[in-house]
Amino acid sequence: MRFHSPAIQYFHAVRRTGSIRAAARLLNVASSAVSRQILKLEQEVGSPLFERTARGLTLTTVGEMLARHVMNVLQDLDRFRSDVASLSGAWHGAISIACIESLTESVLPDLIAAHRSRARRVSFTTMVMGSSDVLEALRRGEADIGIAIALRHPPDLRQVALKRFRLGALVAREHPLARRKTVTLEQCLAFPVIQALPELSIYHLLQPLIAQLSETPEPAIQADSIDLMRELAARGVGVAFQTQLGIIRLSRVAQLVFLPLDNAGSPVWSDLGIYVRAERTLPAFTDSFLQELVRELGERERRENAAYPHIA
Amino acid sequence: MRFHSPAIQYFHAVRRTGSIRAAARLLNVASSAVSRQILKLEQEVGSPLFERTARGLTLTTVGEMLARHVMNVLQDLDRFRSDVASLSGAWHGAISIACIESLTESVLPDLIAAHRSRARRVSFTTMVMGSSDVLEALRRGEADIGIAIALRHPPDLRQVALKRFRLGALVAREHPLARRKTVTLEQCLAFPVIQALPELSIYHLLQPLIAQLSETPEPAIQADSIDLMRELAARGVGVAFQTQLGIIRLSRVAQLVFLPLDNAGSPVWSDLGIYVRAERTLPAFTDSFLQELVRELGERERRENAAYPHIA
DNA sequence: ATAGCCGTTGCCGAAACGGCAGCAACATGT
DNA sequence: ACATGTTGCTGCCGTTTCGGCAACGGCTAT
Repeated sequence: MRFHSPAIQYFHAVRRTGSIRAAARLLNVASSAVSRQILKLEQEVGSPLFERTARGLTLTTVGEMLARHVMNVLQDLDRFRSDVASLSGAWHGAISIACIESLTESVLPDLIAAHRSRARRVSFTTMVMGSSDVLEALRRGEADIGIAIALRHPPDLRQVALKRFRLGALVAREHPLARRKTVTLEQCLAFPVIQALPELSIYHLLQPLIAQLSETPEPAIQADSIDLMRELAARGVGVAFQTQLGIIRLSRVAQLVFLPLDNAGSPVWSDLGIYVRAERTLPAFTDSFLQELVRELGERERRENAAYPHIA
Repeated sequence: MRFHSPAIQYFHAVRRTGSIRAAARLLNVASSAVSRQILKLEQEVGSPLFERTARGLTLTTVGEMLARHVMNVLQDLDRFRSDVASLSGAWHGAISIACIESLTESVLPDLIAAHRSRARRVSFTTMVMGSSDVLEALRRGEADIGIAIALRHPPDLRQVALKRFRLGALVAREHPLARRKTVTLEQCLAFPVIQALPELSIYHLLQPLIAQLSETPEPAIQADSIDLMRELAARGVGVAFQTQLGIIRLSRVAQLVFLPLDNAGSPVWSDLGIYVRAERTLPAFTDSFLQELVRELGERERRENAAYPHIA
């Protein structure tokens, strides 16, 4: 099925690789063919699409506009293909998910496993990264579905759902704070804390609260891995701060206790957003999984927030 | 700018004209060229796209899927073109509007005139039709913006806004009812009425109410034109029923009085929806007009509903 | 300076495209 | 029943476009 002129596909490959020769290798054609198609495109648009630097090509403003159009075309072509395929009973495809680390512990593996058991012909690709990178991966078309801390999202992304989870402290069973129901930030800072580095969005959630305090804490440990922080907390090294997501299940297995943060009588929320490219219609099998994701995350939001009493 | 393979454009022309030779005439090419491209497409998709009848071609299920994709591609290409053009300062384009007759009296001419005075390079095409035809014109890509009585809209259309206006009776100044503030349906039926034919959506709004009455009225006149009904009412022929839209201005000029309908103590609403193809990003100049349309209609909703007291 | 990678450009064979004329199938009008 | 017009389809052939090969100039890093 090669409906569209080679120029479209070549342009897309060049944009992704940032190089004509690399794109040619990717496409299994001669680099001259790619070069000519790009030149022809630029002539038809009437404006250069790339800036030729010494090392590779960079999109111009017009080039980015065309990139948007080309991505819309190719993604919609994918959808059309899957629509036709599903008509003859073949329900298969590939779903690519970009998400932050908090999801990898329980939400995503549970969901993917459940979905795979029903639809075995749907394959998954998951990419773990920071929140802003998640949005960027979506814009570049490298992921179909993105899950990230809800930042102010650009207009070319659509926020499918917004779920809020408690931010809390994670301590070992033997920790002096472990018997409390909730904790304030001040109470935590009396003990050694495992602080998140700015690469993690938890840092940006807690920083404004910490800034309000009179004294700045001396962090015992700074880390950039949710998983590592969790393991450190389990070993009693200090107090870690995390989203409540999936902690309940973990608390039973590991020696961990989750304590919702109490910020002047109200909880501290960590908003999780589910994102999708706005200018795109998802294939049926992708949309199906997306619905399950939204449902599951909503279910966890309800359940996990009910598990702890309101602070106020 | 002919990025896309001729097959796409030829297919689009054939779909619109329903004939290969007609499409060929439209495209200024030989019919054999068109026929071959369609055959090639069908071979690549692996399934026939059209059903060949004695007189022309009709889309198959797969054909309709491809038609959707092709429309997405071509409409997005338009958007890209206008984006590039606006980059070099040229803010121009064409907007096609499908709407029901109620809008032609004041809303649409006012808005178009105002918009043209600001952006002279934007041209308009308006098509007046029934509500369900408005939605159909949007789906077929024959209109950019649709305004219709808010029916249950198909998922491939997006309801940008929903505004409600009073349904009421329209009578001449000398009519016995003219001095009332509101009227019930029964009160109207004591006089000759100008009834809407099923082609008009007013029919479908009033029919369930009329059906509840004990006696069925004998219509003096049945018509399928809003304008004609209005003119008849002005001449004292009978009572017409219309949406309140734009009547206020008209009442001053013509010899007309608008009386909101009172249905067991509550108003009778006529919901007006503004629609757009869901799988489409509008060009900037189209979106700009759309925003003005939504704003203006919201303004009228507020103003005209405030002009008459609540019945309840 | 040398080597390596970059994008571009002639040259040429191959593939795709479009126009012309003619075909059979069907609908319409006399 | 017959003639006529229209439909989509198909060989044939000239034109256009595309892609592969090799070479060129520009640039960077060693």
